[in-house]
Amino acid sequence: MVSAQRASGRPQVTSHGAIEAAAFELFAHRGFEATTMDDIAAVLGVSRRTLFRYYPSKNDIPWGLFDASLLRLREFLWAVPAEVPVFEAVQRAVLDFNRLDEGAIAQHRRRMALLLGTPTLQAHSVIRHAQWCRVIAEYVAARYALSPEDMLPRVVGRVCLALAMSAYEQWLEQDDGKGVEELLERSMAHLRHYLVDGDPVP
Amino acid sequence: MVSAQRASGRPQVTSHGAIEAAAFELFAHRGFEATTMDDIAAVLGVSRRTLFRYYPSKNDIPWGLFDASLLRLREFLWAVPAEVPVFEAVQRAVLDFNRLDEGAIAQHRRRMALLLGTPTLQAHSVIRHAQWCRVIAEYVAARYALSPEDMLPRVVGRVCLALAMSAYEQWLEQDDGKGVEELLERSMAHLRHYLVDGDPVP
DNA sequence: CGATGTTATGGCACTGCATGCCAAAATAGA
DNA sequence: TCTATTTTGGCATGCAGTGCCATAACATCG
Repeated sequence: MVSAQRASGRPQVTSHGAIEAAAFELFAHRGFEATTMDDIAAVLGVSRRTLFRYYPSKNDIPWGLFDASLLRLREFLWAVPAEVPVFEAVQRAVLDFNRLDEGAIAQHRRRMALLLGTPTLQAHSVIRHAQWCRVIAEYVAARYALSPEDMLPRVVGRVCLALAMSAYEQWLEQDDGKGVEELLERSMAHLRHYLVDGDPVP
Repeated sequence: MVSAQRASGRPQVTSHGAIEAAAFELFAHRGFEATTMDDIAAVLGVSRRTLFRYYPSKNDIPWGLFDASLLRLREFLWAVPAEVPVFEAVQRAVLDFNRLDEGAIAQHRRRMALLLGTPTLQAHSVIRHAQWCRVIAEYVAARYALSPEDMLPRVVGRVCLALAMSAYEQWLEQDDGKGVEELLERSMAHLRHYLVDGDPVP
């Protein structure tokens, strides 16, 4: 799909980037559900059929570069030195995964608001979340010499996801300048206090 | 929809129970995706249109009595005496929610296998899971004098869900007689050790 | 320059889920 | 029997997604 070197044959008439831009424009204007694939195709001057060759479904459009991010998460984890405790490694990786360039914040906020605020997209995100959890679980399993199908790695993956989702939720709802990273640490602190001290942290 | 006392008017030609039974039969035979609403309607001798009056979508059929279970969860939580620590209350409620009658185990296993093993249903379950989390979050919020929109209650709800899902996953994959409750406690133990001791429990 | 192979596109047909609308059927009660 | 009430069935429609195939637009080779 992404041709690094010039192949022969008919050149592509559009790109993932162009589609994403056009789609987000329409989503912001009419909402996700009310925007049809025909609408997006019309804006781009492309056939509906072609759109489905770039994105397997309408739900996949807002996710953009998620696959690449997953790869980065995996590489980050496996590059952590073995001296670092597992918990530390995972914590750092999750924070790194959600680190944002200053200029990318606004766009990322729009994207996440769409993903978290649209029922259809919430549902579809299960697949992506499962992939994300699996990356964590595989690393944890390796470090503890367990199988990725064992319970502990899966629990860790799912709990990390739970914390990350809670952090993003707060990030989208508040307007003060708290960053995702800070909120992530906050969510972890909440969980710790809940499990250990039995009393909430302020 | 569920008429307690005989109303006038045309009587209903089918029931949620009959639909569920027919649907599960077909799902088990051909799989969920390959079974169309037309198929189910044909088996019942009912029009497809009518099916959509009993269940808002095909995805909702496997969930059955979930709404009632949610009510039970809420009632259980709010009936816990205030002397019981929040953590204890939540733990007990989650365990109670997943307690099964001996005779219902086989059917529940089929149901959960379908829900957890079908991509479409996994996606759709986000809505139900969110409702479930919210019940927990509202209780935790009340006990701590917080808003259900605050971070701590939401984190607790989501983490409980993460543990419950992990327990069910294991429950479905293994064939020895471990019950869901035992697996739930196991998942919690894993999390505790991961967060506190830094080493996995055997 | 023209023939050839390669690749992406566009159009069409089709399945399936879901929804709105309305006439007709089946009941209870007057 | 007539009426009010409630459910049903059928029809039309919209939209996502998929398979199929002819065709357009390129690169390259002869």
